[in-house]
Amino acid sequence: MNDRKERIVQASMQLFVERGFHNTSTRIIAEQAGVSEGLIFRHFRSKDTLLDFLLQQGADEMYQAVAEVISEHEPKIFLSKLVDSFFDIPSDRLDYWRLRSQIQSIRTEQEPEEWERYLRKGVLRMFKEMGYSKFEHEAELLYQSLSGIRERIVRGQIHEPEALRELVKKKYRL
Amino acid sequence: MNDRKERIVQASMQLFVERGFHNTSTRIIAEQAGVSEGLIFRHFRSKDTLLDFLLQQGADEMYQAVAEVISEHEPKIFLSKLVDSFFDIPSDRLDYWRLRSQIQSIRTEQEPEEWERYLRKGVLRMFKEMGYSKFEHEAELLYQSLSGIRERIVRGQIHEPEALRELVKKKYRL
DNA sequence: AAAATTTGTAAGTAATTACTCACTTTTATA
DNA sequence: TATAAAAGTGAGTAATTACTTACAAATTTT
Repeated sequence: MNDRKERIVQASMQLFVERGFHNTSTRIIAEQAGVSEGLIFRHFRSKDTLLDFLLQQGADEMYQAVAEVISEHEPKIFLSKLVDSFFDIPSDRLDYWRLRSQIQSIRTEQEPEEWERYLRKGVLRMFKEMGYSKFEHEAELLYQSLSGIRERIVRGQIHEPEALRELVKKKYRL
Repeated sequence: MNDRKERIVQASMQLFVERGFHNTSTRIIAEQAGVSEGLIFRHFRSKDTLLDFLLQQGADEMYQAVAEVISEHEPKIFLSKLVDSFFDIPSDRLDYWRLRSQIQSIRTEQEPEEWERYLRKGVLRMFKEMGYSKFEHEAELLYQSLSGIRERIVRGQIHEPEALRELVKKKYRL
């Protein structure tokens, strides 16, 4: 990606997360990125388009990460990798989760992305293979708990994530 | 509370939740409430003050609700009530949680409110009383999982909350 | 019922907003 | 190297922003 376009992307991501999307003006983005305000609109048709780009970029990375987990077919190992994937958040993906959380708290309507449906299907299959009676609900509970916990981790609301991770793994004998 | 002030409070709550705080102008709040824009600033010094009022109002209600749970001293019953309190969200408190979630996804620094510290202490005590070895982590895991799940419930991201509630209770033999 | 206080309005304000446009500079292509 | 395309700028724009102010109506207090 173009050098200046990349700077716009990085600056806007940081500012959207820190101050909120609607509280971040294109003027301040340009300032932070060290480019002219007009350039933002050369690269992205609108501020909304820029937001969509950031979200899409993160979703693409998640698709990759999910593929990694999904490739595992042994249920216990799959679930262990799954749990880890919720607790080990690459630092360069932190902002994506923060942005996503922020956007979802307003645009509540939107349906799950492809990587998410993909991952959930995998979890479901593993619980079924492991012979859980209510495997659908078990899968749902684990997935939703982990998702919720991840949101709280990226917000810095959980002080000892490691202890939680170990406990979760222990509960499922992973 | 004054009739017109109450209308401002209701209108702003609805709009902040639907469109986001920073994307809601005082003009549109006044319109929705059917009052003049100036009146908002007679009752609340600023838009931020209005937001704080909404959050404080919800926190006050939560303090009441938590007192109800805390009053129970039998661990199993306490925890059962606790779980229920996360799943049974009074419809008039839904918007509070939505607003809180939205604000927390931006202002990540803020420390937990009194009712929250209060409730967490209670959960901790119960796990200790029940003789869990790692009671601190057990308490943390349950509390954080439930908090995360509640956030997802109010956003409409969980389709069968009842099934999850039952499963959680079953896992802790409640 | 007079005075004082509170509640309400309408029309402002200066600042900020997302975005455009005419133009120059840089890069890629023929 | 000439030409076309892409990247970049800075000064606009009209619309919107949170908030103020001068004044009127309603309510409370004396």
